[in-house]
Amino acid sequence: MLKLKTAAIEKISHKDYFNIALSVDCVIFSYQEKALKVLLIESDLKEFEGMHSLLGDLVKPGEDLDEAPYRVLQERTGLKDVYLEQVHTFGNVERHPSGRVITTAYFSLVDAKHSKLKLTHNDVAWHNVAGVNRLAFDHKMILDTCLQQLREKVMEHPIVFNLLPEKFSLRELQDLYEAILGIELDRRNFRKRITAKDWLVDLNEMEEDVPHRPGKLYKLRPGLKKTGRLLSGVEQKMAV
Amino acid sequence: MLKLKTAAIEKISHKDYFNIALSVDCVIFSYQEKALKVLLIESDLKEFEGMHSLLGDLVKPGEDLDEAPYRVLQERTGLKDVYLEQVHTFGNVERHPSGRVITTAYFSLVDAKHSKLKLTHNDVAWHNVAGVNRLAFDHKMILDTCLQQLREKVMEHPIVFNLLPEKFSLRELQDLYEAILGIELDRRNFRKRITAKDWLVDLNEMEEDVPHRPGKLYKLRPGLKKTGRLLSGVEQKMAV
DNA sequence: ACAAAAGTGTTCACGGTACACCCATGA
DNA sequence: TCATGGGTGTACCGTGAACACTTTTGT
Repeated sequence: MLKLKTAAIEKISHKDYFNIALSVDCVIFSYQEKALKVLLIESDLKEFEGMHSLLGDLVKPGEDLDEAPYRVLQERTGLKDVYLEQVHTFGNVERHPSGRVITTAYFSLVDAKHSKLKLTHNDVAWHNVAGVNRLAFDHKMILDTCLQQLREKVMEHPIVFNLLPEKFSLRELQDLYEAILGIELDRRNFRKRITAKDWLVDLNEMEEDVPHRPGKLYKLRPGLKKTGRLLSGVEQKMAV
Repeated sequence: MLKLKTAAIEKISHKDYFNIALSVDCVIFSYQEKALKVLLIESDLKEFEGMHSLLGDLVKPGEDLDEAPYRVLQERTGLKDVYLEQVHTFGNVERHPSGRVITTAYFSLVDAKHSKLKLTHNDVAWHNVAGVNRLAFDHKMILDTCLQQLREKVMEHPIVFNLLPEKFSLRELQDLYEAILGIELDRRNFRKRITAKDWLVDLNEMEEDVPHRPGKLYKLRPGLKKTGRLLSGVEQKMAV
């Protein structure tokens, strides 16, 4: 027969066993000036002076892992109810010069222009994703991983609407897809694919103040917006 | 101008800030008796007496996160160079009764019959995945998440061959796919799809000792076997 | 001869791609 | 009237799904 430990006993034996810090890093995407942007902060570590890094923080003792990126988002941008998705956990021993820090990466999609986004520090700024070459820590790899995941997901799941205002034209939507995927799309085929998905509602309104023929405006069909608390694990994959 | 901290200073200020334990849990799949199996151990926690759990361990201070599941596999099964894939990190505050433990889940594919697998404890055993109802901790959710990821990946990437002996017939391969996906497949369509992928090499050998017409034997085309160290992040997604 | 599984081709529906013209608006 | 982008349809191709009969071997 096995000797069973109680959780309390195990807790004692584990205490001080090791001390690994756990953080979350957020790849916060937005869409501005026809380009995909990512929110970066100037690194405050001497080792990475002059470089930028993702927004992140240590996970607090009483905080669910999946809550931490919401807190980071709220603290840094003032935004609640953003779209967030866990991507990967990076845990090489030498990834952080301060010591052993393992980080779980999330990406987030926000509408930087039309939500009441408030950047809390002036060393936080938007950067073109395509122009980011080097980041502090392993953050370039994290960015690449998140971008890749975004690209894989974007045609099958209605998530990019988190990057747009409530009303948008098909042209704006197509420009956004092209910015994310980094390729050009055929307009007719794009419209067929999108309308076939039944994601959109025709608002019977037109663009205004455009220097050409105005396009029709659409919004995301109610009930498709995925925001608020993260689903974990299999639920996340099951959803739509 | 910003005041820059050195990493050494940051290390001090973070020390004792919190104490979260980090573990890995392995969903070790195998294929036996025409069924997908998972390796489970009897829980040694009183809270989960009589229940099973996944094989896992705490990540060691000097150990890369992605190394930990290899160590667990080796310690528990004697196997090296197994196929491993990081899936998701689970970090709800209350998921572990011993305290704050965040766990990164991996799945692994092993050939239980034909490799020199040595189970190190007799309370470790194979279970039919389809028959697993309840596990200790949140391990059922972890199992479900990993199974889902396996199912999504299996048609696009040549990974299931890690579950088979080197030589196999198309019928065995199809049975394996059916066990993983939980559905029946049309034989002609299956063969067309598989052969179209150029994953297989015809060995010009036949099955032996079968009580019916023997089928041809195949092996995985050299160079496609993905094993050994994990690629991280974007590299993992880029590969094939 | 029979049982059991191996092996093989065609048809159809669907989704993706390539491609060109007319229309509405503002300047 | 011109420039700019809005809006639309058709033909082709490749992939996946449905579907049945003949062949080979062991008993």
